[in-house]
Amino acid sequence: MDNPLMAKLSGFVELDSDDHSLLDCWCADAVAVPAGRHLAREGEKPTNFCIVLEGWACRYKLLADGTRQIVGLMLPGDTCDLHGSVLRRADHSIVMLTAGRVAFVPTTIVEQATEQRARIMRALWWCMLTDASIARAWLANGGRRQARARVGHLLCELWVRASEVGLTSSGQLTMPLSQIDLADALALTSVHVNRTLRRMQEDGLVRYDRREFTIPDLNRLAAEAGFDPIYLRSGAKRGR
Amino acid sequence: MDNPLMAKLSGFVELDSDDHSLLDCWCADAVAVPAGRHLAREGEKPTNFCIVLEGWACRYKLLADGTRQIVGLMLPGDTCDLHGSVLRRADHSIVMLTAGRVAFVPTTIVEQATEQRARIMRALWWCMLTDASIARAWLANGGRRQARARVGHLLCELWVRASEVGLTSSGQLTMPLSQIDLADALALTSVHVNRTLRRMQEDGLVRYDRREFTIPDLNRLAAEAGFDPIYLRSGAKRGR
DNA sequence: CGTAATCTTGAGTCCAATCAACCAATGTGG
DNA sequence: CCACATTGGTTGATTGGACTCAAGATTACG
Repeated sequence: MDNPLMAKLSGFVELDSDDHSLLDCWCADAVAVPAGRHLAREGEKPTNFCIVLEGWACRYKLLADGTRQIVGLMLPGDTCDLHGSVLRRADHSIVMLTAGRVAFVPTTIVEQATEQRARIMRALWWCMLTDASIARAWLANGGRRQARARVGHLLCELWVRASEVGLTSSGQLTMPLSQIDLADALALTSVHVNRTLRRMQEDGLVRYDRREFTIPDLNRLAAEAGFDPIYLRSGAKRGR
Repeated sequence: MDNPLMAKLSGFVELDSDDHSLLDCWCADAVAVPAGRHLAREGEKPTNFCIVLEGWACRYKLLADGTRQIVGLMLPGDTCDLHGSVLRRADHSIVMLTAGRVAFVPTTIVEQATEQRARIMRALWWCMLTDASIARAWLANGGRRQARARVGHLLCELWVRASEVGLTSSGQLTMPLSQIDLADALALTSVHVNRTLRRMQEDGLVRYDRREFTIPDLNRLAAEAGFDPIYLRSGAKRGR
């Protein structure tokens, strides 16, 4: 399993060698991108289907007062959905949070595949459903929980998602998000994120030094944050 | 255009008579359902694809402390996405907010169609993307705006969506949501929704009596609430 | 017509925002 | 290599918007 997209899709459908080579082909021309590079911009018609192979990116919306609301996070193996193939203009922007590698596949190419390759279409469909699930989970998380639980919930989610693509080495997760980014995702201020994280560390719920995060007891954090990984749908195939 | 689902899908793709008859067939056995009837329950495997033909429904999650967070609203013509066909368990529940009529189509039937009918698959794909867009818009709305703008934003969205399916007669919208429902969708308390609505009425932004809403000047409300209907993607077909 | 649900209004409280420093780490150019 | 700028992290004091609690008015409904 040489790339995280295949790993992700294989978790859901059984891909044959043809499927593999198609995905290989899509990812063949991946290019290095720096942090801050936009993969899509609100209001523009997207022409590429983007596959994040290395690095983290986020979807965000700019509000009238200039504040940024992050509405989704993309880890290696994640794709930006197929808005481009059916929609005129993106309703949000996507930007790299770290440097990384991204494959840009013309939407026309992807469209062809979805018409001929049922399995791949199915797998991409599943990716979109998962994205939508995550958005709903964020709605519930942001809505009625307070800061401590919100922060905990997001950390649990990122921990699980990062683990699935092999980003947690020896129980550690290098967190590419600054506290400002976390704040924009959680709809809190960075000041409050800072205080909250600090207290959670004092209580032994998390540990962090620089950007190295550890969750000593995922179950305890999950319990306190009301986190249930069902919405991530990991390993749907195996679950059948 | 005899049913709101066809109206909705026709706004995006050109359906031929075969497509029409298939959708007709799906909706043929629609049944009347009372307010409070669940169409899906969190944790259960959904076996039906539901089409709301009359009435309003909502997707919601119950949080640990018993509070309800509404994560989506469904109007006539809206469908619950195809979670059932690919997922084990629903991550949220769906319940009727009013009495209405709903078609329950076994997911196996829908799956067949998506493999053979490219247009219908494409249209349903588009529905899912729109749902996801709305979820993201709600995230941005809930995140950093205050109550007045949040309420205004939701009212704008509902106004536009209701108009599209012909639910605003003579500039009025019969709002099936109680202030409690609105509060659960906006992540506010019903007390605060009440106060906010009252002040917006005093300022002439909205008018309501019982459940009859009027928006005297949609542009003004939209401007104050930072509402941009781009995320609703209405009339994508015509926009090409 | 009576009971329950919803709406309305008021008073007091609290969580998170704001405002304002200061520190640490990183990076840049002379 | 070091002044300097920039970004991110940390902490304190104050403010404010939304929640909570509570009670009464109105509406919906069997």
